[in-house]
Amino acid sequence: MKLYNTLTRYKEDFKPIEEGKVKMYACGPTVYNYFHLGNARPFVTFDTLARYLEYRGYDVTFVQNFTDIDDKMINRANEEGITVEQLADRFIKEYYVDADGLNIKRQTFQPRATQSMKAIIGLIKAMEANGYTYIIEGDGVYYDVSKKADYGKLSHYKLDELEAGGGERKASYEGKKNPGDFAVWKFKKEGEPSWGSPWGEGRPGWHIECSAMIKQYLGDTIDIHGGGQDLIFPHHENEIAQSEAANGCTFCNYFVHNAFVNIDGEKMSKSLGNFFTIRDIVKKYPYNVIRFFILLGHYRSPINFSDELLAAAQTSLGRISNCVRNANFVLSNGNLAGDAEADNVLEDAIKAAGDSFIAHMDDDLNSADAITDIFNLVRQVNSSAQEAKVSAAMLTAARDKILELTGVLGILLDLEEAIPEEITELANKRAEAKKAKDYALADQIRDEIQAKGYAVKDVPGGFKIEKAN
RNA sequence: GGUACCAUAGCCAAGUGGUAAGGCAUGGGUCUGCAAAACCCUGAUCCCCAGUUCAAAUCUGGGUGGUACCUCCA
Repeated sequence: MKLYNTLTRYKEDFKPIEEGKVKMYACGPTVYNYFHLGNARPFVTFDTLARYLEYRGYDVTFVQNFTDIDDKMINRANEEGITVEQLADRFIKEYYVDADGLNIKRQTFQPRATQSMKAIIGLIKAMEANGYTYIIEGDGVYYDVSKKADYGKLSHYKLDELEAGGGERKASYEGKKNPGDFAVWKFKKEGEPSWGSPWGEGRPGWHIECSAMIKQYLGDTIDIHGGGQDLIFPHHENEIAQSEAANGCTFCNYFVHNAFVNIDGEKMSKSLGNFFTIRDIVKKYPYNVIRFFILLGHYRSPINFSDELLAAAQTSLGRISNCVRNANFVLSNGNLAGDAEADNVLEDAIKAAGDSFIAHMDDDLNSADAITDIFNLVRQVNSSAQEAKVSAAMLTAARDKILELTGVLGILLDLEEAIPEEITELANKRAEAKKAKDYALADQIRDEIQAKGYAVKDVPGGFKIEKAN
């Protein structure tokens, strides 16, 4: 598989450190609020990457953290008059509601920063022992970026350029040796939660938790590190700096970054206030549509968000669900011929879709093209099911292939649900009315069924009932 | 000021040297009492200019337009 590596800015063949095994980490949410569509994109992207690697036979250890201590957490907790811990507990619970809805698999480990203090302190100690840190009295323990020769290798920023540029930027240089230096440990301020450390009471800096949790759960060198493009600098750059300073070896081989979700061509972000939480969107569009929508574009291309685009995605996804439902209906009702030639055509389509799906996903996780492969199979399945010349076994295999491939992408389909007896009876009455050519009555009953939230549709040999959306 | 990315049909979106996937929408058709679904048909000289090449949406140079990062941000 090829992955675009931010470190080198090339698509590279993915080679894990240990054959057959993948160690990957993705930056998780800061749990002070519901997460929005922009936040959801990396969750879905890296969940899909993990699912795909597993599909290809890798044994994947995947860590995604919860950031449960930082300025935003403290401020929000104060506003609400609760502790930071209570706030975190609440929004971790809420995270799971949306994450489960989006069919994001639970990662192997989901550590919380506040529960990783030993690892954090251990990492700072190691950096200190190696001479990378210094203390600013009354402020915190800082990392000295000038001590690391290759600082900037991820973002490809040069230290002197960082200093020179920025326009509006007002960096606080006070006490720092270099403008790019950053706190790894912040000394306690009044009213803030704190933990004991060799340097005094305080709390971890922003970047240190990821470095520490990675070391604790995955080791000194990992295969893949993921996150949004805005984390390239400074967050991931500083993670590299810290971990390599402490561990003395390469931190991570492949950095993978997703592009943003835009609204009217502008980045969706909390500071611009143009964001939509998943919780809000799901009132109108189901979770599986949201996930499908995210995967409809390549992860390194920006995607635009709008109501119309979600609506189109919903119709589009419905096409796949319809196909599987149709296949199921035909399998349970139809008498399929089992014509060898028809089977061959469908078999070819199954194979082509499967092979092409893998080729596309192997090419830097091109889910957009992979979905196209599913649609191409869908068309053939619809045709085959309609003609009813294929064998039940082949149609079943085709249907299962669709389920398999959508499953790799974590896309859940809307399949049969139990139909209440009352509805079935009404549908039977309508069928009788139709037989008696009393179409007025038939249509009236259909409306009645519609009003109860179901749709009855005539198909060759009878009718079928579906839940209306 | 520095650093990246992007510009493909009405809309969304792949393709990144050999004369343009897929989805949504539109129009026509098949099927149907009607409808739904499905199937078939329908649509792009790939932002502009110049260059390289037998061959460019795809490479190079120059424009124009847009976005992001350099500060909390996925």
